[in-house]
Amino acid sequence: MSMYTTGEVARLCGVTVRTVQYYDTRGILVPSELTDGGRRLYSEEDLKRMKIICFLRELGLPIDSISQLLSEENPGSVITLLLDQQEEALKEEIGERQEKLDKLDALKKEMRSLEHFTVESIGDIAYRMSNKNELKRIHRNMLLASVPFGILEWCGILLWIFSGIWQPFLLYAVLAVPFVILLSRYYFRHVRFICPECHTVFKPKTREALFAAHTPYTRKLTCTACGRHGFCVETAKEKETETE
Amino acid sequence: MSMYTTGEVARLCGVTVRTVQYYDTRGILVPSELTDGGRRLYSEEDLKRMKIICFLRELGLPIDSISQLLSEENPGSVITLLLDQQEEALKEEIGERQEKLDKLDALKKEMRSLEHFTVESIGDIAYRMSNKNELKRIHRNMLLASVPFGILEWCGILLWIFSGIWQPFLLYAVLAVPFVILLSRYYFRHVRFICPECHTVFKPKTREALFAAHTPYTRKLTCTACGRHGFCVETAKEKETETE
DNA sequence: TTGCTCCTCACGTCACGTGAGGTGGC
DNA sequence: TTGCTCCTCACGTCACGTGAGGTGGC
Repeated sequence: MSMYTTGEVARLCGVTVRTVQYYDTRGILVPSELTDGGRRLYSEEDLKRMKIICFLRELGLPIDSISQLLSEENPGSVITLLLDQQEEALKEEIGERQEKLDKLDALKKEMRSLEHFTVESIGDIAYRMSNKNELKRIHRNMLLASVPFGILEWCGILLWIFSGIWQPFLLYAVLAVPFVILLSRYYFRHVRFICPECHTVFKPKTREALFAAHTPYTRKLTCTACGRHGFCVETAKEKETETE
Repeated sequence: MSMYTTGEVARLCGVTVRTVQYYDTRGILVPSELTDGGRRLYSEEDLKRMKIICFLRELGLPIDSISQLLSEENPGSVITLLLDQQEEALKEEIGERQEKLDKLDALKKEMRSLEHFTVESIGDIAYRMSNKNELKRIHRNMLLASVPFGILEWCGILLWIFSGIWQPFLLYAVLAVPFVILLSRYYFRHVRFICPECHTVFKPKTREALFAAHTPYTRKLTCTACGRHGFCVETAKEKETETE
């Protein structure tokens, strides 16, 4: 009967000699013979077992599981369980990495919109990203509140123009002032701004914020921490983590 | 200035105390003060740094890279490189896991077609899976060779029926015998069978194989190794790895 | 005799987790 | 004074990789 050396087994299975030796010490593939000089000799049976081990390792199964499976009396039930578990584990690992990829892409995108990059701006981006959903919620709420009011406005205008009925528009005009005040109040209570100079998340003075120049996501404000005046990025107020 | 203890930093960053301590020993976040009793005290600055570290760790960046990035004079160029590398690494890791998932599914499918499962049958399946592409190639070659011959046959038949010209069909009939012989020869030279009893990959005797009962992927043969007679699964001949 | 293969330690990987045993700080 | 938090070792994780220094076998 032909026997295989460590190196031959390794080559036939596409692994390193070290791996074959390691499987011996782990007791998962013990050579069926040793030479007088202490060299490992593997039988045809051993080689077959090694191929099975390597195949299962290629699926990512841990050595202990393989060991358990190979010494099981009725492996049919065990392997189904193991494979299902492994499938779940792999899917989860893919999910984790996909999540990281998504975060990474978001970071890259945010970085591109920055004129000057410093390490601290990573912190700002991280803060904004973690509160992104909250900010979206605030924007959505404001939009939802505005929609019926906008409808009221247009109905009023159209009625006035085409039917000469001006009372609905008067109603709108009267309601508009408190509505805008309430909406602004809601907005500035739930929103914060990040100073690009000192990276503090601050709540601006309402009077200044109300009339400040702004773009969709930034506003020209004076930082309450460092006093810098310039465009600051909008973010949501952090919730629950810190007490004010 | 307010200072944070290890536990506070940990809580605010969503990690364990051990992690904060570990980052100290790694030198990536050294507390800016120590109490007389040897307790770590972190400043506001430290906390911000920790949040940046945690964010970058959530992307899967190794601590050494983060450390390098944070001590870089112009981090803008470095981070782009790091993020791109990390993106590649994550995609590769997803690819690997997807490959494992595919193998796993293939194994499950093969297992379902087995009536009696033993550990050794994993080896058979592994062998078949690694030679699957080779087997497909053989099948495709045979199909490609058969197509023109089939066309010749039908042309011959149709000409004979509708035009009374019988010579093409005669040509086909004459050529059919050597064609089938050559095709069978090709097939049995490149194909092997796996004995479900002793799990040996064997080449059956041509005479027996030619007339054996068979299904699309199995054939009723006598194993040349253990002598068992029964259905054996078809696979491709292994190439280059072993010498015959 | 000379390469080549194989042997056994033994440390390193990576980012912490998990005790053990002791102590600071409100 | 009493919990609670924090401290420092020190080992473990997982499947090997990577030398170092020595030896078997054709």
